[in-house]
Amino acid sequence: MKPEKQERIINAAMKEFVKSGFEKASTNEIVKDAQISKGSLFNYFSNKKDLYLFLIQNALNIIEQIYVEIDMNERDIFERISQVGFIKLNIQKKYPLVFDFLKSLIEEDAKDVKSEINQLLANVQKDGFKRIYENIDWSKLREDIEPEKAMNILNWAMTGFAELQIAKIKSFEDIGTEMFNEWDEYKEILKSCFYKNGE
Amino acid sequence: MKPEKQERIINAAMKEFVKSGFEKASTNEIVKDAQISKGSLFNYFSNKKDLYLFLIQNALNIIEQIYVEIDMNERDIFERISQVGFIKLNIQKKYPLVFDFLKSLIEEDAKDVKSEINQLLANVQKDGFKRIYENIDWSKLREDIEPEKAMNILNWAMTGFAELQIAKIKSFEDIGTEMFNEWDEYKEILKSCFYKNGE
DNA sequence: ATGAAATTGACCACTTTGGTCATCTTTCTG
DNA sequence: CAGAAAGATGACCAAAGTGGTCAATTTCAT
Repeated sequence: MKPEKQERIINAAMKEFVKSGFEKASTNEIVKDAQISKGSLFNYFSNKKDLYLFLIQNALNIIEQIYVEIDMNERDIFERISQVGFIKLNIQKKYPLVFDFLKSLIEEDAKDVKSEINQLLANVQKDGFKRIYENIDWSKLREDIEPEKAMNILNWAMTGFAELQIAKIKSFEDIGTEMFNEWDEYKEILKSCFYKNGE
Repeated sequence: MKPEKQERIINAAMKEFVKSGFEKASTNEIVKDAQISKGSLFNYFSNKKDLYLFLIQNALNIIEQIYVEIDMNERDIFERISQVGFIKLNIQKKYPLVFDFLKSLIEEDAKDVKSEINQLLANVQKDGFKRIYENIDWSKLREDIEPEKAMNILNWAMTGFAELQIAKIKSFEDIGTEMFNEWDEYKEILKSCFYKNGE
């Protein structure tokens, strides 16, 4: 199968599953959106559940990729965060809905797939945070701030910023440099907040 | 109609509309969840669209309530934020899904209701932020930080914190005081970051 | 030109849909 | 207490949509 076609199917299917959940997701909608025929879809996947489980596995693989791409030698937390943001952005370009799809799994409770989801998600690290922030040099941090709280605030800021950007553009073609510049400004503010004076 | 029953219907309907969107939302599910009969529902509302539009109006009224409850004389931004958080929490106790419901309207694109949504949302203030932060005393802020950026960071932190709490408890009965204490700690950190030294 | 592989969409039995309405229950009035 | 008015019910309906099949067609390497 052409990878471009596979991508179309994956994105169309994720879109529908995110929108409607497993049970209400319509295979008719998926094939329409992916521009393939019903028969084709059921050639590749023996049934809806099969497709769903494939998507989960696929999404997990994609996420795993984040961790291998992180440069664990970069010990500065702000640089690390920027790195992760950049990696995520690239993923979103190809699969705009992976993160939403994974999030939707948690709330999914269709009995047909509930147990399989739990099984697949059981292996995934509980706190992705912890892995992303491995080997960070916390000594630069002001001593009156708990690292965990700082981490949370930074995460919330990054997530909030990213959401704002996504809402703003809605098309990933023109990410441009302004976005990175703006993030840099936030970075500077937060650095001046959390780092000891002068670092 | 008993207000308690109305509340049940509103919450059941919002739940279903949030979960499934306008078109796929099932009136059967709504009546089941609200514990009323199909006939009753269609006595109160002439059809699904009617119910949906009522819910929107209702949600907008609820949100509007936030603004009248804010004490605009409180000029300290951290106190203001805590106030808003508290008001929102109380709203969520009664209508756990209003905010999700309103958020879902933006993405809704069923042709049956699209134009009405836009019409109803047109009147709502573009940036709720701006209104919530009216009359804030920005002079306490460190001068090297743009107030707008500070506002954003604070908002992201508050939202992130709130989400974390909601995920943690999933039941509003036991909000307890620990939550407020924990938020206070974040508040102190952020204060020490954004306010001039010693304020 | 040929055979194999890939693709199609009409078709199926079945479920669910939004909405109705004759009937039953509760409440109110005198 | 009778009787009327108002409220609540759920079986019922035509229509639409469901996941999945498969005989027929198209595509393509040889």
